[in-house]
Amino acid sequence: MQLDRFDLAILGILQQNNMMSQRDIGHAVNLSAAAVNRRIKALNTSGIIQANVAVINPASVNREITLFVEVEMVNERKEYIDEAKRRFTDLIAVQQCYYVTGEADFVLVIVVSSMIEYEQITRQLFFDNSNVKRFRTFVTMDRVKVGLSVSIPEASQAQLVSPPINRGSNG
Amino acid sequence: MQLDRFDLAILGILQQNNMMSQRDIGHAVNLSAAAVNRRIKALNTSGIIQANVAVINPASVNREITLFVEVEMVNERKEYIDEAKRRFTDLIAVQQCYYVTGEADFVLVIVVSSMIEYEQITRQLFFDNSNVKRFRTFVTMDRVKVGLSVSIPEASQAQLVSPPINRGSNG
DNA sequence: TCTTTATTGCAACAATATTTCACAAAGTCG
DNA sequence: CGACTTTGTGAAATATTGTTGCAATAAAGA
Repeated sequence: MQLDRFDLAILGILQQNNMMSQRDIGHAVNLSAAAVNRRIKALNTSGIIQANVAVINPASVNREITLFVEVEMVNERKEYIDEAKRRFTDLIAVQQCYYVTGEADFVLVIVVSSMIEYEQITRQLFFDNSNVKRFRTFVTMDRVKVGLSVSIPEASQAQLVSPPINRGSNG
Repeated sequence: MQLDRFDLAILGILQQNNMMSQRDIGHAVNLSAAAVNRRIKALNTSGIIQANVAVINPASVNREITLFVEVEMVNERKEYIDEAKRRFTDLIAVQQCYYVTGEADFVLVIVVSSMIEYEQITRQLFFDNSNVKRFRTFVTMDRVKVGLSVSIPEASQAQLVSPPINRGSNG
């Protein structure tokens, strides 16, 4: 699916607030609400929009501790890596998991309610896994910027001056 | 604001899919749509729900490269740290920024379209900043698990068997 | 027991999303 | 060059969803 500047502008809005009415979005990007509706539907079904979610304040559900963990594996053969991916992914406290190059093999973002809970997780994920060579933990003091937004190409300077072409009216 | 098991169940649904109709949510948690509506509104206004967003597939907008960067600072006095926070946050390519303890001071998640773009960012953020002592980059090969979901206490085992109490009707 | 407060479900209502339709632009084929 | 097809549009009609008022229920305190 090819995205034009209107799609990009719509994506830019939705990734900040997907509860804005389609009419308001249309007004913001110079399109009719119907056009916005069709485009959003296409963006959803094509998988360009992967999910629509509420972002919850972790503190409000007693998940105040965010940790970063770099994990280095012993054996980097595919089956071992896949096994590790599965293990990490399955744990609900693992909010994000990335397989990376460099001095570590995995980077994890873990969200827990207490260091006791984290200690149990380290045992389960790392100490009881003979393929984990080493791990390094960073404890977050400030979640300075958190989100999943990506920069939208040209979305900032897009003018969106003219509705694409016709005016489809007979009056 | 005190959250009961219904609020938690609703949060658990919304952080996976905030486009589900309030009727369906009500059906899932054993409440009326009106009750769900009131609770969601309260969750939004109280800030427990921090945002409602669409998650965009980065590849679809040509942002295929995700990087982790650990940054170590020279001077850790508050004003310098705050200045760094501002710098990092302001850059749109910096998707996430955490101030951490441990062998680094900051952990960044950066999303870009090319390594050339990243090279420019390193210059801007690190080389041209005399307070940056060192930084280490990890290039992501696989975004194994990505999201902002937090585990909701007891949401998994909550039964939600009985609608709270009344049936508020006069027949 | 009686009162107060909070919360519910239902039903009417308002707002929003979705579909339908006639038309315009651009491309394709003869 | 002209007829035809495809794609996409705006406006209007329809369907769905969110929102609010109200009486009733339950819990807590006097």
